[in-house]
Amino acid sequence: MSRTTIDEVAKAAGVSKATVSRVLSGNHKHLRTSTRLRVEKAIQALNFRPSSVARSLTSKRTHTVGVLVADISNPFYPDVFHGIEDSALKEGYSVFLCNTNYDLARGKHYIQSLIDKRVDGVLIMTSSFSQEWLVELERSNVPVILLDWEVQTRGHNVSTIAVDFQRGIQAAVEHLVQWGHRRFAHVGGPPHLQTSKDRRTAFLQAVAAHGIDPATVPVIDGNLRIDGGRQAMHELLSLPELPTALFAANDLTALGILLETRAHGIAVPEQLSVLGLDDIWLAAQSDPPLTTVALPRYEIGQLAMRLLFELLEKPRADYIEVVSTLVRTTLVVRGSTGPAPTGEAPVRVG
Amino acid sequence: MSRTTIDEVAKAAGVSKATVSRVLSGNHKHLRTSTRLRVEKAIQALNFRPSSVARSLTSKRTHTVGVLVADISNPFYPDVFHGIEDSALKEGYSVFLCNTNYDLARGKHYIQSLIDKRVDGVLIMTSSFSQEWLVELERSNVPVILLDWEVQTRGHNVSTIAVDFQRGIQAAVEHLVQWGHRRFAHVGGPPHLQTSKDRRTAFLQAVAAHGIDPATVPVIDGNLRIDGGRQAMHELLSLPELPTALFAANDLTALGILLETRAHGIAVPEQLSVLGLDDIWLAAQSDPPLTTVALPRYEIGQLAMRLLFELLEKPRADYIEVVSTLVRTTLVVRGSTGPAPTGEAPVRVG
DNA sequence: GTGAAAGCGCTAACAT
DNA sequence: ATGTTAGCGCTTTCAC
Repeated sequence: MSRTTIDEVAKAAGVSKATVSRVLSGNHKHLRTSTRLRVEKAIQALNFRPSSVARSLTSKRTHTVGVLVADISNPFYPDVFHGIEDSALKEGYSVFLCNTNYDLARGKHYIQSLIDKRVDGVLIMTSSFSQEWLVELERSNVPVILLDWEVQTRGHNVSTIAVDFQRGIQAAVEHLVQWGHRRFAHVGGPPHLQTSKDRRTAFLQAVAAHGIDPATVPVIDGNLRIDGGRQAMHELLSLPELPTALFAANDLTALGILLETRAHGIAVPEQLSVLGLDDIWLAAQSDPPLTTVALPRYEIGQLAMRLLFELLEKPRADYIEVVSTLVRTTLVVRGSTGPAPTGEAPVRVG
Repeated sequence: MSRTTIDEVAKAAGVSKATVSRVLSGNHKHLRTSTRLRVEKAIQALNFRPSSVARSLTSKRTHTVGVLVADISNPFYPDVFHGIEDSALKEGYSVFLCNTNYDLARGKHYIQSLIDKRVDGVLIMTSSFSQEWLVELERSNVPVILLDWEVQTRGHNVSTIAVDFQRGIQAAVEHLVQWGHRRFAHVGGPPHLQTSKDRRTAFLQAVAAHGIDPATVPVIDGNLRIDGGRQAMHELLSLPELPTALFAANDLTALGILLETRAHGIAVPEQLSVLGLDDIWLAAQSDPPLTTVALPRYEIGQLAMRLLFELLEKPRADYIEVVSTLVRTTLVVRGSTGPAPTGEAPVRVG
């Protein structure tokens, strides 16, 4: 039982398949209404749906894109994906989701597979990737949008979305300084990730702008997960002097910190202000709710897809078109930040 | 600059495209090694990759499946997706991810699109769906695996994966009873969802098995989200008598309950035992860590994909093959459950 | 062992 | 306003 084809419809409607094709593609200009209706009725009757596969073979468009993410379980990505998907849906596109699981070889494999499938474009949103991927895509002439927080990008002519961490982090530091904080610390992500460096640098610069020597600011490495935050807070406790405000590289880290402060009887924000970054949904649900630098994830996804469409619209030239955008971050004030404790460093209980 | 085709390879290797096709599909049986090598070299040299689109047109297989989920932001789905993806990858399949956002029309649209794209199969994992979807898929002869916790299934001949909530929930209740609990309550999901009913029924039956009249067990409706849990706990507090153990329909609800107990100074598990269901990663990270009935999400995904492949292997007949499986749930004991408080009902503070 | 030719289900000139 | 004819890039008989 094979699917009904355009030929059968043509036969049923007593026209040629060219005519059927015309009504399919809405080429109503030169079509007698009566025949159009007749064809449409036949289509209905036979429950005919044109094969995208056959269409793609001639049109050279699959209306399909591939999205590579590091790990969809990471709360960052689902929101990005929603943005991508909603933009894609509007243009009638479908999206292949590919988890690299932080595995470059797996990513390479997916890239190949996507190229073979003749996707119209690829979105790379993995936190790290290999140049090889870009090379493959480039020589297959597949447009790419890259979520740019890796240093490798430079030197390659790919379209990118970059995140302006500075803006939001500056606002956050200002907020803390206004509360009287002068002793800060930072819990970063894995130090080899560019995004970790970006966030740390933005923070230290912002702090420096308020006359605080960045060299005096303790920086502890986390892993962008809750347990990393706990661990970091633990280490922080052995410092001779506790800071009054803590900036974590992401919300999960901040949440871990929160958990650990509670275990040690440190009151947030009375004794310690804690600041996250991301604004995942969980941030609003913690106790206390987390003050954080919001990263517009949905918008990032949406934008990435839009940029891709921009690329797709332009007549595919032999040279690579490049488009780029910067995405803003903003401060969301909740309950985990407050006035700096007066007098002594926070008391340690427990 | 169009992609290189099988013809060019044939020309370069000085053979016919039939021969190239043979080496592509590993038809080495009747091929002289020397020619095979020659062709392979040409393939390398031209960086030739056969078009999946063209292949699909003849082979009638796209090596592609569609997965419909309600909302990939729901922590339940990413794990399922990983399972699906890993199984799919092993067989060289790619997967379209489609969020219905709990919108039946959107789901319908995706189904149509997937059919048009000639996917080899569809996995439906939305918490609710419409019969229409199944009808469309059936008449297009597209195999479906359904994550079955909706009543609509019955009467339709679809392959399903069902979840055996009973087993895990029974174990959980037993665990609580052994700790002396006799006064239970349940915070369910939206009452119209079959899965909500299943969980509630399983719980009440398990409780009844220990000689407790289910009619005396308070049941409050939640929404499977944290805020629903908070709200439910709030309502619970106005009851004349507080239970000593609470079973929530899922972990997020339980986490919300935990948050609210803290706000009201109720100690968990000393005054109240709280039990969740799902075992999302967050469950291990809460304070206290959540005791929960684990739902093997990764395995569900893996299994779903495997079942689909089973269907795909069978010669596509005119009648619909049906395969089905039951997935087990298990109890994971952590810190949110403990001995029932002795004497009076828990004291309310704050 | 390898080639020629037909066909998969469409679209897009080019005719009429 | 509609039909005819080539492809699109492969796979697959069927010959030789």
